[in-house]
Amino acid sequence: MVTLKEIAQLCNVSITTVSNVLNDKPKVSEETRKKVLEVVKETGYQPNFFAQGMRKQKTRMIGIIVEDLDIFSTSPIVEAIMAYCDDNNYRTLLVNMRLYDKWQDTWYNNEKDIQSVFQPNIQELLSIKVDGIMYVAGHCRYINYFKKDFEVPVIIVYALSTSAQFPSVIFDDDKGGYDITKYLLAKGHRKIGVIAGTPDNIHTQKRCFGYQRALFEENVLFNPNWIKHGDWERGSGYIKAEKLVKEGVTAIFCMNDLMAAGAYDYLYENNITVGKDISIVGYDNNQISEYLRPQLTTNNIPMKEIGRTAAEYFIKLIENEIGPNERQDVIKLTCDMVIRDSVGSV
Amino acid sequence: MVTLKEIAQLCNVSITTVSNVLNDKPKVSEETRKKVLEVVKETGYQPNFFAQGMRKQKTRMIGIIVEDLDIFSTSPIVEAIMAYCDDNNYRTLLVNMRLYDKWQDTWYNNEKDIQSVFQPNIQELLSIKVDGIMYVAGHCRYINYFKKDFEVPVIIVYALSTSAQFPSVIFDDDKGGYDITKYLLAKGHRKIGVIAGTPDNIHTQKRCFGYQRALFEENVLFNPNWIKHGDWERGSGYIKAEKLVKEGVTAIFCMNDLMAAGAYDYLYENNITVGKDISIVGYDNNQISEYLRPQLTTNNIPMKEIGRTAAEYFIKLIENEIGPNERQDVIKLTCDMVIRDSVGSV
DNA sequence: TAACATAAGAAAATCGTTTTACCTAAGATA
DNA sequence: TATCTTAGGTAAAACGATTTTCTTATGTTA
Repeated sequence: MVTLKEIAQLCNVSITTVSNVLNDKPKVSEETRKKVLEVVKETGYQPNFFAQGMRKQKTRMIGIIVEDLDIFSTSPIVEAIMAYCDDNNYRTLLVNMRLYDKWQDTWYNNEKDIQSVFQPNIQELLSIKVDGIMYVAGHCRYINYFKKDFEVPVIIVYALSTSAQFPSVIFDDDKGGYDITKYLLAKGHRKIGVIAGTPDNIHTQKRCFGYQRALFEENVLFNPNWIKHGDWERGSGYIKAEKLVKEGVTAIFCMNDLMAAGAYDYLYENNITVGKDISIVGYDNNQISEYLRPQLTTNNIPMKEIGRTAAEYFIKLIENEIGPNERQDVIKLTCDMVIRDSVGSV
Repeated sequence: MVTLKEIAQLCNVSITTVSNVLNDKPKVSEETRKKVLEVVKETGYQPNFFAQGMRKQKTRMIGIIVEDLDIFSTSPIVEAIMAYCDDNNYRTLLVNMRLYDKWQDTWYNNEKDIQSVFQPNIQELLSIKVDGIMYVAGHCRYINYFKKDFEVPVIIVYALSTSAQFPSVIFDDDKGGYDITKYLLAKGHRKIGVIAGTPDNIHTQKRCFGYQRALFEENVLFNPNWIKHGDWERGSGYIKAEKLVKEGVTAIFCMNDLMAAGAYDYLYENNITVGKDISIVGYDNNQISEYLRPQLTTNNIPMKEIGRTAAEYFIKLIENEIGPNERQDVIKLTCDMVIRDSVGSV
């Protein structure tokens, strides 16, 4: 690996001069500049990453912390962030906390355990002196553990920073629930059941709110018995679908595609045809939604866009290109419906 | 951030001594060692990453190069690699070459373009002085571009290094094709069609070989008309299934689950019941295989295990813990079948 | 002409580690 | 007693860049 020193020798100039050329400093004659650049190109010089990092404050590295890469939403977001950073000449350092404990098939719950996972991971990033940290939240539950005072900028992606301490990029759950319900109402449905997520979950709550808002707007009475809470997994979709069918609903709004698949399972077993006898809508636009039969009408969460938007805003933040009046604490993206074949008219 | 110097001052010893303590060097009295460690703990000292990197040859960083994270097989492998590295106190630096060009919806084909993507990405990793490079190949096509002389160890994951220049971790395609065919034969099928992958693909070829080997073993005549080549996508499964049905086969071995889903599409449209009128087997154990109806019998590629095995072997390699007779150029993992509901007996 | 300003560049300090070479006192050996 | 070891430690060099300070020749102004 060729160093500044060697280039300086080849050009008969000092190390300082070479450095000045490479950093576009003024005190160099045109002639010298040309010669140095030529030698630099010839030798294929690459600045030593560590030496540079030691001197400069900026490393052009962005740390990405994720709770678990196996969460459905995490990978596409991370990919989009990485792609944008790459295009803008930033390196990324991905730290996977793996909060999902495979051996116990459960998420970390114990407060102390969680802290013990958070601390070292964050410390590590800071010791590498990243220029900023992007926290991709999957589970809202953990976000509150992320509240240290950092000497670098921080952004929360996919979930709202409850303390409003950090800027966030999220999507509009309320509109999602509203759109789906309006759509079903427009198709003539009046008895619309919901297979919701876990009750304390913020997504669940906001989507429920959108659901009720739509009903209210159309003067359709809200029946609390038609909301059943699942656990986001396929199995709970099966169980809750059975209950809702017995309630006599004509359409079911499932708060993710996995539970919608569970609902399909129940309906198939009982010879109830989706899209004809009953209508189903999902949420997420998970890959599987295209493989269910009939293909599932759902609400697309624009993961890639969320990642890209977050990265774009964040890099501006790091580079101080955001004026005080452009500053946004929450950037909210909208989800649009993907109409497929699982909804019929009544 | 606290430095060695400050700790030295607090302890009334030299910087050297502190460094010696931290690096388990011998020339320190037990008393001094104790005092230093105490202060280190108190202050929460973390060695400066850059200063350390500059001095040591090893950075405890492993570079992972992937062709495209969007390839189905790539993410789980990368995750497993990262997890293992993490557990062994190595950091990973993921470089996504993004060879899949979204705007043109096509892969890079032009030789020059590919080179222009490979070069800078690899150069970057080397400038950070990673301790080694793991190349996670998705597309066998690109592997040949990866043949530079590196000053660090290299391993190829998921595909065979054709030049045999680097060690590889792969899985047994031949056995996969063989097992599936044997299974179908055991179920009484004699007319077994194949929806293969692209003809020049190494996976296609090896699986075909396994298929023929099984037929031969059971004295079943091989009919070349029953092998149709698809392009690994859903649509081609649809098209080829039609042809095979017209050939009168009773079972179809699809070389990935996506094409199997395409076959399902055709069969469903034509009221042919999968698992009864015709049997289908896939390959990959893609998530979607559990959501097709009936659930797809397929062959599981152990992505996580591939990643883990590769990382384990590679770290040993880096740390020179592999004796000359333990050295393996190819580590081949086996795939096992996942029996679900898409195969019936004749 | 003397004092000063400026352009172009060089020397040296610096970042925080690790490593090499050197030092000193105490005990061992010839 | 003179020399050699050794344990325990220190000072200084090195890694490769950036940054600050210093130098010199030339041109400008009073």
